[in-house]
Amino acid sequence: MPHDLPKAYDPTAIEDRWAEYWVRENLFAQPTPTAPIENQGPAAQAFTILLPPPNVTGRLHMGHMLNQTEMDILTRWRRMSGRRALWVPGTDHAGIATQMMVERQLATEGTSRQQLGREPFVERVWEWKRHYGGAILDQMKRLGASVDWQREYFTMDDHLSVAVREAFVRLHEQGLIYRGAYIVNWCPRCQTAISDLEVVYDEHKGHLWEIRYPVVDANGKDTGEFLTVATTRPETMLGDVAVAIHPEDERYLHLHGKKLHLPLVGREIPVILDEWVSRDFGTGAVKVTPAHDPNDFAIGERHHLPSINVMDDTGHINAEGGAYAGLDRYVARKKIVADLEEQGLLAAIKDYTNNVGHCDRCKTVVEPRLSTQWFIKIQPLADKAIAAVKPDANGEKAIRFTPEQYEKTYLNWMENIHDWCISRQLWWGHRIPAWHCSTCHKITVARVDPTACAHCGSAQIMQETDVLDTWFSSGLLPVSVFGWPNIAAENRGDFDAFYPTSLLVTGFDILFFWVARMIMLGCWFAGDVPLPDGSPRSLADSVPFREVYIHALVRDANREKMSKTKGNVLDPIEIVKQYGTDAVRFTLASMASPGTDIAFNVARTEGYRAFANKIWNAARFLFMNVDRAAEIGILVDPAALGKMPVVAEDAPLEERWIVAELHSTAAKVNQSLENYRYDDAANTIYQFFWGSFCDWYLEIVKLRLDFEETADKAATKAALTTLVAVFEAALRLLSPFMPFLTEEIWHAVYDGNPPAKSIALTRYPQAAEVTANEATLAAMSVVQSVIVEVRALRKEIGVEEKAVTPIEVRMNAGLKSVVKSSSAIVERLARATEVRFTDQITAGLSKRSTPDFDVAVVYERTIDVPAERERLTRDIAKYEKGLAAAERQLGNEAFLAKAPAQVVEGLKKQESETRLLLENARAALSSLPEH
RNA sequence: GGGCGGUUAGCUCAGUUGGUUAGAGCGCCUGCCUUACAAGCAGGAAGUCCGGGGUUCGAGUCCCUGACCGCCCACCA
Repeated sequence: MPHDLPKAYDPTAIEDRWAEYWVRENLFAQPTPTAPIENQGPAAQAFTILLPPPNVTGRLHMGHMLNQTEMDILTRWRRMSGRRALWVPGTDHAGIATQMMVERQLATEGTSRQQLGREPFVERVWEWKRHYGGAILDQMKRLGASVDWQREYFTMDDHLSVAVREAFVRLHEQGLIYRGAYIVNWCPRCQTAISDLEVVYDEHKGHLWEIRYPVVDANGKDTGEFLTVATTRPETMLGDVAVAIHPEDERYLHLHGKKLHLPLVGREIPVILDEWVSRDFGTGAVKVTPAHDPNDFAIGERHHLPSINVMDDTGHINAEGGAYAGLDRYVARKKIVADLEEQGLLAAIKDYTNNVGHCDRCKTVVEPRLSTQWFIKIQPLADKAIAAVKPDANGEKAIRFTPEQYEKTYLNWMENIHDWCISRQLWWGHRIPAWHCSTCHKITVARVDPTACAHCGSAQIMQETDVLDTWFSSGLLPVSVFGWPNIAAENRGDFDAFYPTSLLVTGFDILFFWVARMIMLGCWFAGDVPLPDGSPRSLADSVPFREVYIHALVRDANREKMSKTKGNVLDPIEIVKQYGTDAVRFTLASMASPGTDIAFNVARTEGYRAFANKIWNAARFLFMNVDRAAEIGILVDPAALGKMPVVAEDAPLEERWIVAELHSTAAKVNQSLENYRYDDAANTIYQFFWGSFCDWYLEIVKLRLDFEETADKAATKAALTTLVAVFEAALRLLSPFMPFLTEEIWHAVYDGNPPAKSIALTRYPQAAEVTANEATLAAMSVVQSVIVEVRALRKEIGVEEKAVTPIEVRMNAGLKSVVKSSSAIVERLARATEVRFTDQITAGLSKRSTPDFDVAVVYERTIDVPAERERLTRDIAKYEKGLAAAERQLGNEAFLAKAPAQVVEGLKKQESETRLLLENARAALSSLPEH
């Protein structure tokens, strides 16, 4: 049997197969266009999207899955809408993270990176990458991401490294890269500088130590007076070069110009005046340690003080620390405090809570420390990056953020940006293309490895050992993946077709790390690439992406942030195994309301697995009927499928209705996706499939699926055709959300002979104008409410589920003709033997009233009088309240004068309807038998 | 210290520019194995829209204010 689907939906039985098929068949490959895209009409316009490259060390988590689900939905939708869709995958070399991973591995082998040496270590990391680096992308394949695997990149690939080098050299040529000794955040564990962004602050309950510095006279003798300073890091006193007081602080002004005796060290240091000092914090006197604090460094600059670095790369006190040399910074702290106390120089220890910076990667407490690093002078790049996001003179924004609020966050950061420290003292990464000359000590920066110093010609040159911040290379991706900097006439096809990319979908956690850097670097470098016709490129065409969609955080069911330490991390692969990828994707989509975090609840996923099962069974029902029809020679013409179904004006109500619903569903879904309302789109489809298609249409269509010899074959065929056509279109509508299920069923619909290799390559349903939609929807709505009222009434008066009865209906002539022509539907769905139209419901029957009609079930009622009394009383109260509110409004002249006519009319109608319902309910209550 | 977001049914969330009597899923209650589906069908209960004030004919929606929760940035030793 060709249409034979297993009885129950089992995602594990289908998903792996299709995931593999999509990759094997290269279905989503997007080759370089051979002709300019502008010449191919707007339909072929590219939709380009870059996958935020996961770290090679990464394991897929819910955040990735949300991110990928959103991108995949949009990419599949755009592709099916005829756009030249390209989604580029890749991975990031993730400098520190990967180096750490391999270092840890080496440690278990009893060795270390230092013992191995630089080159063998780097080779070892490559080996690790080749072995484990693809794991996360393999997981991604399993999730059905419709990316172009042929374009998969790694940020250290040769062609991307060329871009990194070119970018560095060019910035250097432009005078935007400099090297110097500044205070940077130093991680003693990673033994590298890290940028401000890589420092995370944690509240820490510590102390404020107050230390007495003896005041000495001109001969260096103690005067007996002290100046007391306060510090949270006493060990840095070893590097103190001054004590600063506020210029107007009369407590200490007399000490200005005097010298202090630096305890434990013996150095004499000056008392200086600086506005920066806050008189009410601590003691009002600040020890100045330019080599270990950014503010102190600034004071040092202002007062031309020396900087004394007292710590080495590992956070141990160095030779400058005299007796404390070699001690770990915290051991030194303890000892220093003890020694001070012993000497009577410790004035106080106060409890103090402050924010302590930790290394984002390894959580080690960061040490602000003077060191020589490479920086980018960022302001010129930031200026462009600001202009790209702010509205221009015409109010147009080159880059649009969704949700809009992130635009403000972004601008706020960009407008207060500091120079970017791009050097890292790591071994894994892009090595800085700079050579130090040991003869003239100048630096040579070059595109091609130099053999001699560019300044003095000496061959005694050594390449810089630092590598670049990982984000430097990933910040270049939008240009580099499409071939920059090699944009020559014959090989600029990718760049012209796909740059700027259309959209970036990512989390706010990398807004500054990555999004901001891409905007700066993209605008800067793409701006120099002329358009294909040779004309200069505007800022709007230089941006790396035209839109940014920032998604929410996936939390656990209790809204807690998922974290390993809390143990509440949900492994998407585990949940996928349990419920199927489609159900998990649908869960994420249906909850992905912009700007709101997602509290991931598997109960929801369970519900969507049920939804998938529902569709599965609808398919089985369909195929069962198609097969039965085939037996008597009724075949659905495949030409009727694959498009938006339309029906004849004289088609049965349910056919006209379901087609109208399909069109309006398609319209809503397209609109929602346009606005990144994945939740609305998903809910709309859910509602259509389950509510309209299954609950109503399928039940009604059963009336028409008559395969007896006596059947009207043409009518049966028409019904069957609409059924299959609507279902097939609905599958396409659902396909971006549930690609596996829809692929499986879609192939079955075509019975092994599909018009394309995949449903993903068919056209997305687009709504067309459907005549008489309104009338059709209204007619169906009356039929539905008659059925619903009868069902409720039957329940209320205790009609057995299986029993069938006549019903009485009182309604106006117009509605009567509608319901009359659909009486078979009412009879079937309301379990009526007969629909009796009447001008007056037979006395004694329980009836239900709506503004449009009264309906009653002809049945000897076994009514639960108290329950009925309660219900009616409740209804009456509700109606009375509604009526009073309406009357109050309508009695308000200001309302009548100012509210739009439409609103007033609506209220009047509501008032009269409510009055009617109220009267009916009162009558029903009084007709209840006394108790 | 600066900025931002949130508070709507038991739970998780929608609610477009103010407009008639506030919605969904899950959960809950009742009755049904009605041959596509019990992962189902049908019916039902359930909300002082965080508090207070204001604007308006009309406020869940706009303004002010307070409370609570959360996030980002800055980093005064």
